[in-house]
Amino acid sequence: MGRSPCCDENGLKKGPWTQDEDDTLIDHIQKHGHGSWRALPKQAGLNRCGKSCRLRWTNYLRPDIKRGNFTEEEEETIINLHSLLGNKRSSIASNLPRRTDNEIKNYWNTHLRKKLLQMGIDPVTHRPRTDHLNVLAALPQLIAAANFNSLLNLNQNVQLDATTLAKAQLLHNMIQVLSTNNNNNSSSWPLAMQTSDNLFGQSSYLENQNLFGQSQNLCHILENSHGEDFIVKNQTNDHPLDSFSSPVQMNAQDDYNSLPLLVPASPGESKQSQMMIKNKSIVHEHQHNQDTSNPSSSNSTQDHHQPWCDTIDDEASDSYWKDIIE
DNA sequence: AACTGCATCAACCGCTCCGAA
DNA sequence: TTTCGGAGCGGTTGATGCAGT
Repeated sequence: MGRSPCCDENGLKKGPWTQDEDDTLIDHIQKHGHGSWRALPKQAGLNRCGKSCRLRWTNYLRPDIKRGNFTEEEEETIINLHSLLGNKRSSIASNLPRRTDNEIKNYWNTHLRKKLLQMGIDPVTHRPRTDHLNVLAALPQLIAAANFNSLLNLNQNVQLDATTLAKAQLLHNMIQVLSTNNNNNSSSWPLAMQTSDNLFGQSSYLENQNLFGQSQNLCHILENSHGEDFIVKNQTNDHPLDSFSSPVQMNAQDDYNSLPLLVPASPGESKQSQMMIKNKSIVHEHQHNQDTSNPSSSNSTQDHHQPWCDTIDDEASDSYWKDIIE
């Protein structure tokens, strides 16, 4: 278009706003509304460009803005919406009442992005990072997939297409290879894998991803039942799969391929749980009181389906599978 | 106390979108 | 259909404060 920026005009002030300027802007908008932002500075007697006034008002001075720390619920909402919408911060903000897109943008860049990286999650794709360290960091998913494969053998009523079965078989084979290579030597695992928060965060984060799970066909969810058993459930109705004559239960400590427990991704709660890897075993010590302080956390567990399920079933994830295979 | 590095966030920049003429 | 201006959006910058040495 070639239109010059509105702030190029000479003599207009830039930089931090003074209290007087704030008062002038608030007073003017309360009396007259903002109308045309370009015309506003002249009308209000401000030596600013209209754009600067608009940003100051929408990001800071608006009376309905909520300031201060983000709650855990808001964090989860931002992450989940970001996985759906990408960097559409304004769309995300519209789902977070009284928060501005600028605030969300800053919070994402300074907190959430780092948080995801520490969890081994790519903040852009919301997938486990596929560099050489984080392929192994995705092991909980692979391990879970191996479980999935064995589950298939347990129940004849589950019908799956050939592609899904092939993916499950591939994961199963990978688990065997990885298990052999690691050969009971936990010290050879990457540091990230030995960090409880990493494993914990990733599994629970991916679980949260499933709030908006794309799959409507493969309907499994593994639920933590009293911290020790897993029950296969139907993701679409949140009840145990009707096709199962009885819920399939597995004890986490019986099988080194068992899934890590599903727990919320909040940092505070992560400290209440400890996950350790010992000689190919994933042992999760779970404090039974962890959810009593946060009712929503248990709900979130029930409402989502499994990351491995998502990974296996996601028809759009072919490039991700290629990454794994390569 | 002085310095340095890092984290945070308000504000700016440049681009795109959209509606009016 | 094209042009133009207003508004909004995402990315980036820079001032500030804090923690560590």
